[in-house]
Amino acid sequence: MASKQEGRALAIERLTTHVLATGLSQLSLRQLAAAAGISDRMLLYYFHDKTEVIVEVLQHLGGALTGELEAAIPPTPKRSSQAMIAAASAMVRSPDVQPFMRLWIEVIAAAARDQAPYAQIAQQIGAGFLAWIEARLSDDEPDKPATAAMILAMIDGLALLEVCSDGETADIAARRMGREPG
Amino acid sequence: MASKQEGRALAIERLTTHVLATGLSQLSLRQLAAAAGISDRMLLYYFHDKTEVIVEVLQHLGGALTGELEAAIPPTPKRSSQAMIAAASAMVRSPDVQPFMRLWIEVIAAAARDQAPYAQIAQQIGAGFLAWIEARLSDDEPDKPATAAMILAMIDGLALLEVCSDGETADIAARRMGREPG
DNA sequence: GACGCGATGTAGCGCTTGCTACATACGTAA
DNA sequence: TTACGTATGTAGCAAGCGCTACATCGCGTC
Repeated sequence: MASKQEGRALAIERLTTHVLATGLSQLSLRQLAAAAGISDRMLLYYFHDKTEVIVEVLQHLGGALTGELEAAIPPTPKRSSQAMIAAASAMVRSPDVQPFMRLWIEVIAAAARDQAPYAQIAQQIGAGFLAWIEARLSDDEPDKPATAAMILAMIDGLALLEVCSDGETADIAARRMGREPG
Repeated sequence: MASKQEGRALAIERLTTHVLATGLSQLSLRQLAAAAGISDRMLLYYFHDKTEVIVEVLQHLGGALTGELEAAIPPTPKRSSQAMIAAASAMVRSPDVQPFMRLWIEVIAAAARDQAPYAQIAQQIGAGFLAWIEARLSDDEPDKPATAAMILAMIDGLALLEVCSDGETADIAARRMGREPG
């Protein structure tokens, strides 16, 4: 018999992968349990609630992403806004990051309807993104918070565009963003 | 007894309002029927399917939006990319259009998971947006399709930002987009 | 060996889901 | 008046939902 903590941790680990792959829309307890390789009974033994499962999984996922982003675009050297737009828009459309962006869109869609607990999670992750961008902008940039917010909007928009158009259109938009002037 | 066509049209009318207000997440037949003021039995008499209900409602909603957009930003005079960004980002965040953008995010989130029929609808509406933007760009603009795609990404991104941050951040980002250079 | 306690299985509750079968009203045509 | 087709109500199905009650298993302690 594994301990409760061990089982819980393993479940989170496995569910992180599963949620990233399948999204938020089909998250019943039984499906989650199957993905974690346990019974729904055990899932509710490890976690108080379906909501608690989701919160933990999304937080774990946020942590994993943070690491990946740090590695993908290091905090130094600092970048001009143009360079940052180019780097971020390329990264956000890479196969590694794309699944997360899809999930990110789903979280925001749920948050837009005030579905607990997504609203709070969306704010958390959004703030993390903003900080991540701002930390990579050169100190020469005027009004870094505004520029960071603009860049975040741009890369989120690119992710949306990728879904609602053919991939080429998103490609074109990304390149166009890299050019002067906006 | 109203005719089938009349009942159907009235249901679409009422459901359009309802879906715009409450989103895609809670769309059970019984809830839809209640919103339309009829029984679920009648809803499935008017429509073949739950899917058909949703498709019709979203298409009707797309039509309504098209009209509103035409009025909000007339096709003439033509605009520079900067002016178009400013106009579109202001419009997209107006109280009239905001509910639609929230719904738009939800449709894309569903489309990202290939949930029928959202993938197709998202493509349709996305193409409409692109055409709408492009038609308002000055002929002096080089590479209008790319610019239109960029602007669409920007305003979609603004809508996301509005959900995952406080309203002020989206405000700042919108203003920053209006400045040179990107 | 008896006991206690954490870990796990089985079964099922009450509810919602999309959808259907059947019966009934009602207006019109013969 | 009868017959028929369209319109509508009532009831219910099988499946899935989140969650819980209860029994059981197996290990450590006395």
